[in-house]
Amino acid sequence: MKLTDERFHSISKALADPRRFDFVRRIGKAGDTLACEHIRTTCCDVTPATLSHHMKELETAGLVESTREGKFVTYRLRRDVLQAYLAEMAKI
Amino acid sequence: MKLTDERFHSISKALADPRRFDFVRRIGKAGDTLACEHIRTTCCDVTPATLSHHMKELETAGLVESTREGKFVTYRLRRDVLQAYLAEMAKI
DNA sequence: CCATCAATTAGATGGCTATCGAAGTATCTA
DNA sequence: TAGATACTTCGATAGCCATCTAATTGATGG
Repeated sequence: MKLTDERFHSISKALADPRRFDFVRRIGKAGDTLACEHIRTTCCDVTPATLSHHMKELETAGLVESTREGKFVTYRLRRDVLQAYLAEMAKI
Repeated sequence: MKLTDERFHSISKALADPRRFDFVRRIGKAGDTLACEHIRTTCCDVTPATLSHHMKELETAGLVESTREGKFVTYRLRRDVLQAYLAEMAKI
């Protein structure tokens, strides 16, 4: 899997925010999927608007994908994208 | 080698800037050390002030170390720090 | 329908930072 | 010692972005 420079950079930016990094890590630890509601209720002091903004950034970067089921949204980590990112970093 | 959360975050931020990432990659490709002057003269449109600013960020993050010899400064990539960073990332 | 809940979007704001020009410091050389 | 060169520091500015509140969309249940 090959990442464009633009995508690589958007991933770097996405992971450079501590809150977003925490979200990504949580989703990764969750095994398969993690509910947006779960993040919202267990994360310290984040408004729904801010959470939505961050998750959109992560999705635009391609690091996560979202699924809506009725009112609820769940996220899944794109491990293939993460691996491609790390592989590119390792070339340094 | 263990990175503190603060250091990990500063590395993330340092690598999230495309110009800094380019500098790090150049230094890495250079094998051992790379002269500041070389970067300054071969990099497209960067003032000495801006270059100095970025290299300071990279050095503060611990990604590079600098050595001064007379007028000249050379940089060396801290591969141990980079590896520790990648190892932490891979835990996601 | 109406109320409630989940999530998104819109709009505003404050803080951070990449960037530059100008001035400063240190070194080398003629 | 005077001028040139390499880099740093200072001060200012412009643009980006994390964050919030408020309003909106969409779904569920009474």
